[in-house]
Amino acid sequence: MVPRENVEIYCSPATLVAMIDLNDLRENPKAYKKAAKDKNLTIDFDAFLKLDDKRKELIPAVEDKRAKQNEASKQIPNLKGKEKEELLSEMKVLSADLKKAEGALKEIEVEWKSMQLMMPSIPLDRVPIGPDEKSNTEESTWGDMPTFDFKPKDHVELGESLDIIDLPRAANVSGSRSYFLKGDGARLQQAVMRYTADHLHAKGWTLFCPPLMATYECFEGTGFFPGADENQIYVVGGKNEKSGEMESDDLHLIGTSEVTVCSYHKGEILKEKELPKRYAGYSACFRREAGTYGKDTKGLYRVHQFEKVEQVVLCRADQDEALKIFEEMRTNAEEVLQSLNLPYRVMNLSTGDSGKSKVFQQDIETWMPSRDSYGETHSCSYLGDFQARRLNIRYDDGAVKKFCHTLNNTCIASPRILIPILEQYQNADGTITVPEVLRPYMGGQEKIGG
RNA sequence: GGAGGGAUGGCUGAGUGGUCGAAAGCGCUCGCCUCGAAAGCGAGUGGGCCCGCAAGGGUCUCGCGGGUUCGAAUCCCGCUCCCUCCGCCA
Repeated sequence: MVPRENVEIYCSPATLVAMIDLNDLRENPKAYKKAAKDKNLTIDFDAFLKLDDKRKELIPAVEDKRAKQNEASKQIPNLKGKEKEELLSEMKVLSADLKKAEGALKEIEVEWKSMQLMMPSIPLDRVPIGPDEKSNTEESTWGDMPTFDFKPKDHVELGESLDIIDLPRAANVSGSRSYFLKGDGARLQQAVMRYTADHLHAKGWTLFCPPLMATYECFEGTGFFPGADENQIYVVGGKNEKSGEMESDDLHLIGTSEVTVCSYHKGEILKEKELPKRYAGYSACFRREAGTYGKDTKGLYRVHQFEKVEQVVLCRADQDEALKIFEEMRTNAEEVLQSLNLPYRVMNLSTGDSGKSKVFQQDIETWMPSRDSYGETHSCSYLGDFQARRLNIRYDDGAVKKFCHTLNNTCIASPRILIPILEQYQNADGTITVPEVLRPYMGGQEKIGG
């Protein structure tokens, strides 16, 4: 693993690609300063621009020295005697000189790249401006709130009485925020995942079972690293055979298949006619949930491990097209919720509540009776060329190579989605009616329990 | 885990210190030929960065990082990945 201890902001050693559109930033720094401010980021753009100038100043000097050296290298084999000796000693001086200049340039470029890694996407005008989730706005709602003519139970009571969820034993085995799904609980989760995967498959999306572990570079490329998300991610390692010490590999458990599915085309130049790529990543996801102690501690809401079908799209660098796909992805998710008859609302996330990578983000929140509120179940994001730049994914439009635009949206995530399903489909006798669309995936079974 | 062999352009593959960004072939693009196609012939054909309105010029790039050298695809060190055989294994 690449040592990171002594580096304030780690840069992957990958090719030095501009993480943001530098020409745009140079011409229009105000837009970036505003975006950073609205997203609660502290970035010294003026210092960056100075660094950028410095870099551009050093490059010609370095290249000039190299050009001289290359020129001399062509001559040296043809020279003899004194002439050759003279040029050689001249080149020794130049070579030492060049090494110094290269060192200085490299130092600047590392800092130059580190700063770019912290810079945000510029949000759309329609994104509400505000510091946190309180500034989010409601876009739409769907469905009727469930009513019960008996005292409804929450999903934990239901799950335990039906013996389909076991939390106490899970705590013994895996600690807090873990769960066993058992019997029809396990079958229900598989049904809902399969149902959703088939829904996307029928619309021509390509299903992926991606790697569940990925390198730092993939997390950096998709915009999760560096930054606050780093402490959400489990690092994988093992015992060093020689020293006996525990050490980490350069592998991390994915918190979403977006990390690996989006990185699938890392470094590639795609054909324009093959775009958009509509990918559905079906995977387990892992989150440490550090810093959330005491929050959502009950039940299946906030857990360390869950399963998700994630929509990931790479499309042309065309905002109108991308926003159409955004609607398409959100609609796909809404169709699944509607077919399950689960009420939900769509929220526009404010600048402060959506990450630095996001150009536009909407969350879908599904009604959860036991919480007496909506709970986030889906997150739909348009990231412009933010990820494609970091991952260096381009397409050839016939004339020039352009960075793709990327989008992603949850299509379903379980067990969180089991909360509204169990709670809304419960009956007075404590049984659960299996939602009609899921029955084919449970061998026609209509009821859990009883 | 043991033993060996590799990594070069879109692909195959040559190249073991200097005019090598890299032979040759394939593919692709354009043109000629043709009623049209194939074949044949001719030309072209990676990407990043810097300067420039452009034309163009410079520079970097032969898995990654470092070293030796005036000069590295080529030599040395470390790393990653891939392949073959043996062992183990879901």
